[in-house]
Amino acid sequence: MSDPRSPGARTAASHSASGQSESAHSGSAQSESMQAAPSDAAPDKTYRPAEIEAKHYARWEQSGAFRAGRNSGQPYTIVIPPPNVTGSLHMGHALNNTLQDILIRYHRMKGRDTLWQPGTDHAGIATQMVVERQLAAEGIGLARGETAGGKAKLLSRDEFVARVWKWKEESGGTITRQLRRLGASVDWSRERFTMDEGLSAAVLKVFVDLYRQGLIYKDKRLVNWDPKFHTAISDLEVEPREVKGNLWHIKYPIDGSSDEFIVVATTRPETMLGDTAVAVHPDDERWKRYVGKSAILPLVGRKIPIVADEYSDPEKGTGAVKITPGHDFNDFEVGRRHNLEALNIFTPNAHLNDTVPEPYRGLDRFEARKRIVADLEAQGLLVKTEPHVHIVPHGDRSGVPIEPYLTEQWYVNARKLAEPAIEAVEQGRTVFVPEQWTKTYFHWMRNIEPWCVSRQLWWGHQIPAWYGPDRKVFVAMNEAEARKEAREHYGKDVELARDADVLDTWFSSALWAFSTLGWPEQTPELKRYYPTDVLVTGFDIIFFWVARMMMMSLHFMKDVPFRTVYIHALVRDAKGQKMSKSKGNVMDPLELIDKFGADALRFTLTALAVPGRDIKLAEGRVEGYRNFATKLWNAARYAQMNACVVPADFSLRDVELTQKVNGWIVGELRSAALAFEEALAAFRFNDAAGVLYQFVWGTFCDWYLEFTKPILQGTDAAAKAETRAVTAWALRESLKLLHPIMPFVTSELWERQGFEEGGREGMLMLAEWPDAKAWPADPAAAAELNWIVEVVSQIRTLRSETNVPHAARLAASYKDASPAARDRFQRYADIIRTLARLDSLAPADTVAKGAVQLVVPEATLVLPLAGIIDPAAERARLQKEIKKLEGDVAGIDRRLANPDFIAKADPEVVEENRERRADVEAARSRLVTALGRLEALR
RNA sequence: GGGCACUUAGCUCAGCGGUAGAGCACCGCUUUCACACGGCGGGGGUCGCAGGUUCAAACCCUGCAGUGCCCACCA
Repeated sequence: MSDPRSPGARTAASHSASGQSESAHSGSAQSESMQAAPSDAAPDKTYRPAEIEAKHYARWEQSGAFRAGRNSGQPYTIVIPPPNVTGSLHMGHALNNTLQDILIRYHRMKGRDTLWQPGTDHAGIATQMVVERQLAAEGIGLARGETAGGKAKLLSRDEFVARVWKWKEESGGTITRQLRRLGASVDWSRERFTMDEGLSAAVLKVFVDLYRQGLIYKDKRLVNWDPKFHTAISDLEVEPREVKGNLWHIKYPIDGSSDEFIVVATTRPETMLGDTAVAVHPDDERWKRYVGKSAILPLVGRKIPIVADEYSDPEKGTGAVKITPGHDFNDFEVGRRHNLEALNIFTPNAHLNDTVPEPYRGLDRFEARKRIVADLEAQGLLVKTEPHVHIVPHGDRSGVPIEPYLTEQWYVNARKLAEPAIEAVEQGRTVFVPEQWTKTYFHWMRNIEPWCVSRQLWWGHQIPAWYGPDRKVFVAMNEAEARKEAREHYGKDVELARDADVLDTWFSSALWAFSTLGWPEQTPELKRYYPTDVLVTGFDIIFFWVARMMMMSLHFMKDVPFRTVYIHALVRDAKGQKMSKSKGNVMDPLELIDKFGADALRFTLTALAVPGRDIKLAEGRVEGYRNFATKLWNAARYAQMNACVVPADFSLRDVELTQKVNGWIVGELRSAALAFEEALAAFRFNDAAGVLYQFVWGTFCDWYLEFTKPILQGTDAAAKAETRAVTAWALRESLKLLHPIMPFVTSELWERQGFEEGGREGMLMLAEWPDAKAWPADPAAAAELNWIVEVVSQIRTLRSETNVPHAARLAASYKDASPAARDRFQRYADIIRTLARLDSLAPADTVAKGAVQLVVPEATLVLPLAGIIDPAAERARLQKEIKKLEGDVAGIDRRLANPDFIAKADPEVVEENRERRADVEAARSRLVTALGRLEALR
């Protein structure tokens, strides 16, 4: 459910749960003592999101930082997929809005003038359905058509609409409150609603213009009729469902013969009352002889023709098919070809009407089915009943089988509007990401059918059409205009009756990209922010919304509504099942926010947002990313406890970093920042999150902060000062990079670290995005530190594998070291000793008895483990290691021995293999030496 | 019936032509002064199956099997 109004979106969080959590939340934020604690005291070890999130959101919003037009930068615009005004936040919203917020926050920090346009949708059927249900519980019905029956009180149209508005005012704020909880930095000052005054005006103008251009017209044909809501629905609102039914074989007596029958097979015997023909295939030998004759319709006695039509499939059923043009789309076409009458045998709620024989009148279509089958059987006309599984179209909202129903409705000529919309994507003016959706879009657009836009409902935009006494239609912006036209037409004033129907909800959302910017007025905002940059939405509404926005926008704005459409996946449960209330597997984003914090939920959804693949969400993942927030929190504590600050005059350009560890972390952060930006540019949100996770935890915390410990505890004042500055700097820049994904914790730490008071930076959300390309990369530092990481890791592995007690501090030495390695051992002695828990580290030429030799790149380490380790275990370790390297060498040798490889492979690849072979062989040979030494000591 | 995805470690998934990766789970060790929501180390995979292309395939092509989704006229 990527969008609120998607067909399967009725799985939302409950109102009460979120309501409770919000009050609990604001309460705790007020009472927390932490807020009052002096900022220089060591903060709590654990990050507690609930205590700070509300505070930050209020601050952001009050500061005006969300507003568009704050600066004169290049505009960057996203329109929110408007959620149902009375809905509440579900996981699809959480994903959808997190991704949009990341893009917006990132571009805002990059200096773009960002507009994230918020708003809500009136959600016609869905909302009317909810309110009708509420009313029904009070014994109140609506004074329209057949719904009236049996209700104590009936509301007029005006009363009902007023009631919906009242409900909208009461519960319309839920979803916007919840978007705040998530951290969405939308421009609330521009919030719109699809039924507010401006947008309603846009809807009217679009309808009138399209009508005048001949692109909206009225037509009488079969529609998908929803007998529960008594309204037409569009093809898209029809949901095929597999149903176990029967195939009934029925004998229709041949007219003029006492013992001949034509046998038809049907899944819907009740519609036979509306049959006006039987069709057989022209080549079907079984029935050919009856073509041109008539059958007597059982139970009715009507004479109906037997016609030849290729629609009839000899393979299916009996090969003879009953034709009911009034209640079947195919039969309608057959009827048209053979000039058959389309009999309407149903009332709007699918009860049999007065065109059928007396005994069946008033029966519901399912009762009628039973009754008719029974009557046929009694008359000996039922040949057999076969169980039959088939697909039956259902209303996606009502859940009842839809009825093909002959009515007059308003249609949009979608085929015409689709032409420029197809062309725009063909030309790449709008691009789908992932690209695979382009195909889906084309397929649908190229086979598009007329869009039925009228709905027999009360909640929505009433169609601006008025009828004169002779049913002549006047389409106009308002009643006065319609009267004027009518007067001109009739030459006098006449009574006009307004069309009672409203428009499909998606009609107004199709205009969203420009109507929210003020269209049809030529506002400065429309000029500045249209077309929008990106639309972020779920694949389930490509047809409902994306395609229709393309059509309407291109028609009225002569330009695409958005340059990129990023299509994200569905959020499923941990087992990959669609979340649904009936399955009870719905995860409530608000509950997860309460439990782990909005940042943790946001990071989780981002890290799982692989393009083109559904998200399987398990609570454990959220917990894991909550832990990540805590890790960051503690890294900041470390910086604070070690008095790390960025000096006012600190600049990477002017300062020569004397400590390689500092040069290294700058280079690592540089790579991470660049990789992050690259990932985001390609909408690879998962990669963007992964890069930062790996940097912060795997590089900055696991290694860099550990490297700083010996320096900060040492005596070299200059080294200490530089390291403090770089630590604070790296933390500061990391907070900027993380902010789009985790706005709350980064903002809190930003303040706690005093980056805000630094004066130059101000609020983190408005801080300048780092220009990582300008930071120095230091390949020499990278090579050195990578070597240190390798050496330390190897010592740790050896200690662990040979069960050296954790507390044991070893006096290590090194031999066979290259000049570079010797230099590094000396310069990094402190760091290696601290991280590998060594007592000392010195050069040595000899190896003491029982010492273990550890082969590292460019050197051999000697560790005095006599008496600590088991020689047999050590031998096994060496042998295992040697065997692995031998395997590696053999593999590379095989490749290098292949003349084709040398001749055809990229020379760089060949060289890489040669180098690797040399390295592996050197290591292997030193291991063999070490093993020999061990054997010699036995 | 047509189309689109997916199938890689116990689980969830990255990788999409040049030494098989992550997170979680699991197993050791570890409660030393950023963090036990932690630290250190480890085990674990013939990358669905069968062919083909290539010096080289988890990655490209073909076929098959399984799973999911979308579209399609309810005999």
